[in-house]
Amino acid sequence: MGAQEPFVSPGAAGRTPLRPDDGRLQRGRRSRARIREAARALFRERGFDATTLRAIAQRAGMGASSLYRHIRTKEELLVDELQELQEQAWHQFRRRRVSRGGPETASERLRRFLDAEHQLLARDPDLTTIALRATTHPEARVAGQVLALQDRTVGLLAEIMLQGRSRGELRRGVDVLAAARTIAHTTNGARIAWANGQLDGEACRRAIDTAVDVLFQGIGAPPG
Amino acid sequence: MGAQEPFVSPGAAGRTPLRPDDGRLQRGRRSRARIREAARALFRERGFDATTLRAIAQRAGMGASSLYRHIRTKEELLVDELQELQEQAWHQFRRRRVSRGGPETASERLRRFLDAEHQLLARDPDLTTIALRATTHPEARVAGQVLALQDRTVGLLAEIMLQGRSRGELRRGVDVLAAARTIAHTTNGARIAWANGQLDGEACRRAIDTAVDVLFQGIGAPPG
DNA sequence: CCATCTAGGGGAACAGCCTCGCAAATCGGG
DNA sequence: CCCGATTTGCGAGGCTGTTCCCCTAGATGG
Repeated sequence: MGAQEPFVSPGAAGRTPLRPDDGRLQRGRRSRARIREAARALFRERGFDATTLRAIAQRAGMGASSLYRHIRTKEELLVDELQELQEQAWHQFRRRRVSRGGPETASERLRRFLDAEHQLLARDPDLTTIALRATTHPEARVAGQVLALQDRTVGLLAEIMLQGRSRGELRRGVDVLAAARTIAHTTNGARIAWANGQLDGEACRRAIDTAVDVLFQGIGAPPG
Repeated sequence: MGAQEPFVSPGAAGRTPLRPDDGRLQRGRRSRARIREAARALFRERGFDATTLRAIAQRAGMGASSLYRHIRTKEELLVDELQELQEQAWHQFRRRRVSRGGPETASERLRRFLDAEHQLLARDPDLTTIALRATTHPEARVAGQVLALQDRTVGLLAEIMLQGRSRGELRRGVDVLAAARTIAHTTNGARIAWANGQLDGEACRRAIDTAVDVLFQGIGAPPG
């Protein structure tokens, strides 16, 4: 994991920079910041699809083609934001550890994380929408980035469940990874329905909740 | 349901045709057939994204802009194909009713349907990929078409489970709709992973299988 | 202070999907 | 067999994300 170019200057989108970015290349860094800022604002104002690269470039004070010194793809701009939000969700989740009373059950922790995630992602449908769209362009570079993000979410969910399993809250021998994936996929699905206006924000949250419920209880009749 | 313009001539992409297509407009029908055929062949040869509208038009023997008398969107062409395949899967599933021995359990029927679906969809990643991509364009008309298709799948899954529930194979009071949605979303997710090369076809099938297993058994420890 | 090197900016242009307005083909009815 | 209406086809063109290649500013090393 984590082998995703830590700080090796995103500039010159294609070639490997000969020198590492040791802090002397300030102009580029400022440009990158302006681009991100402009993109973020415009996405929020008009939405992703209605925002043209030329508009972003203009607000960032440069020509459209110059953007490509700093980004690889339009989608990358939004995925970066998504990534930040995800980290925020994780951070927020880990910080609020034992808020009150006794230790949480795995199911409670799961819910708490999913709620945090929902709250952040429900700000803008584009965040889900465009990310998923990226995964439908398998040859594109962003696809990998988004999938890595999802994998990380799956990992966290699995971790939560593993803890629960070792405490005997979960059925023995349960395939936690499969369960984690199921949860992740279901949240994606619910959010797509939400983005398409089939669900409002609250209904989406509830759908996710219900899905976790169903998954915990199982749908099969008890063996007895 | 079913209010999706049954046969009202898809022509003139914008306006409602004054007369229904009563079988007298043969030229258009032939053109439509040629377009579909050309598109299908080219998608199979080069893949969806590598197939240009101009190429389709050329093979269909017309100019690119003329396509738009018959289709609304490039994606629509592929979604049409997907729709046919889905109907095929449903048909095939219903036909092979009681193949052998005693009555199938709900879980067996579920698996049988999912296998049939997988076999058809595993022919071409584009079928899943592009359909899902369409749902990330909420303002586009195809999005609705794809979502309707998914809803129908969910309906079928729910129906299967309802039967099982009334026979006591399922836990009482289970939310079959939520369970059906979970299954549908999970299959989508697995196929995306497959399309991105994270899973091969067989692993994808197994992932779906496992997910159904986990959902049936539940991950929570039995109350006892 | 100079030669050099490169990150970063810019304009032009490309291919993609799709829209527009107009001309031709085709239709049903008289 | 001809007329008015409707469908179908076409070329031009718009807007998009993205690439290409050239040019400059400013840092680097001597």
